[in-house]
Amino acid sequence: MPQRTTDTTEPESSGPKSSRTRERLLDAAALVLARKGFAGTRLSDIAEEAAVQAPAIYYYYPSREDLIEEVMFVGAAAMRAHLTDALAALPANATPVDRISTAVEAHLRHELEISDYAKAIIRNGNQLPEQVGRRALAEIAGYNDIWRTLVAELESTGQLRADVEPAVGRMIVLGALNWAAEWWNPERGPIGELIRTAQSMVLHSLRP
Amino acid sequence: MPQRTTDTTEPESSGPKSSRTRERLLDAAALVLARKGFAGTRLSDIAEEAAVQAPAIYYYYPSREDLIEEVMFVGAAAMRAHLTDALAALPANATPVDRISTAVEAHLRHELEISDYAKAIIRNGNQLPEQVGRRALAEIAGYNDIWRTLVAELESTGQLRADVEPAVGRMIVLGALNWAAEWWNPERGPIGELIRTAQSMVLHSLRP
DNA sequence: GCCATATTCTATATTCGATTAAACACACCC
DNA sequence: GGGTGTGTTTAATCGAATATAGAATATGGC
Repeated sequence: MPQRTTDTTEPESSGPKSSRTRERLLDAAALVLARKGFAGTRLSDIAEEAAVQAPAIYYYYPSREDLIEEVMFVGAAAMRAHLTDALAALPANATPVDRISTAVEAHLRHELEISDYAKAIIRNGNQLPEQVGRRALAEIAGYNDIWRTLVAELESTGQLRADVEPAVGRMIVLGALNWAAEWWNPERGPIGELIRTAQSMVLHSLRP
Repeated sequence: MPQRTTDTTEPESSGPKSSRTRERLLDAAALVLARKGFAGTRLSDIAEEAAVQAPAIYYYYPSREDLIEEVMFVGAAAMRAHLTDALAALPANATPVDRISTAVEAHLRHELEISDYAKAIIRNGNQLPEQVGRRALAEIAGYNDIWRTLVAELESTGQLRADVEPAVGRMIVLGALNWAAEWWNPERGPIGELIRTAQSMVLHSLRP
């Protein structure tokens, strides 16, 4: 029987020596999900990617939906944690501009480095059956809250242009960043260049 | 037998009086495609949306994939045509800034007004079987070319900031606009406000 | 009102994919 | 060198979805 069914964000890699299969399956599911979308994700594809037979999946996850649900949740939680950590690492006197800049970098790095999970979330976030998306959407809402705060800080220090309604500005910025998962690939050049350009564009789009 | 199988962009509405069924099916397919994604699009859902039984679809389209392929192509072609028309309507002496501004409005309006087709394209563009996406992707490439030109015009008149690589800047802007399909809805306020904010942010993000 | 054609429906064949059942392998323990 | 538990496989089940066949119904011309 499965060792655990709905687990949290702990580092899956270091579990019981023998079976990192569970983690391989999760990664494989993220990959397939990113490529084919929720409805197009076949257990047989996941199994092939993870080098097992399809029914083996049921040893670790009670159903296809549970597996997908976990990919979405783990991916969203990791994204949120990554941003939280990046902001926490800033000195206490960092300016709102510094914080936004850091957030842009954190978002892009995470998105483009853990890109299967990020793509899975970005592509499927809004088109999942309620039950499958619930936990993930809650994480995403938390992620949005962080950004809401960042924009509010900018505004309260007079650094948000008057013609930018905070909620709209936030979504436009997040859209620009999310979409990078659709088009960016390493052959376009080092990620650092993209990050610098994005930071510059984001800040110029928001500041007076 | 079907009157036409793979048709072009002509106004479908004004064909033979009796059967606007073909167009209803196309619209229904766009709607379902936008909501559920390529793999999640069931003929039965399309049929229900168009108020026919599923097998009736085969009277108009030879297969599920042909129908979807046409939604994608028609949608992409319409988007491109809408942008082309909007730019052509500008006076000959319109500045590069005017032209970008117009393009932002055209993109958003089309996306949010004909939103089923646009959402279908935005959500499924990169995750279609090669054969299904081919014609649509060609249209989208053409669409991108227009934007490439717009950015180049901006650059050649010294209105593009030096730290913005044109290709990256273009994709970031398009991402911001595309993503609106995911979050914007009329209850957030009139579309005009969104457009003005987006125009302002886009131009500030690009100009010196 | 009647025919011919256009359109749509009611079955039905067939295929594909999730899930379950049951068997197999293999390690470790004694 | 048999027994137990953990992973994993192959074989069987079952429902859902595309597509086909052929019957049934509209519709327009006369």
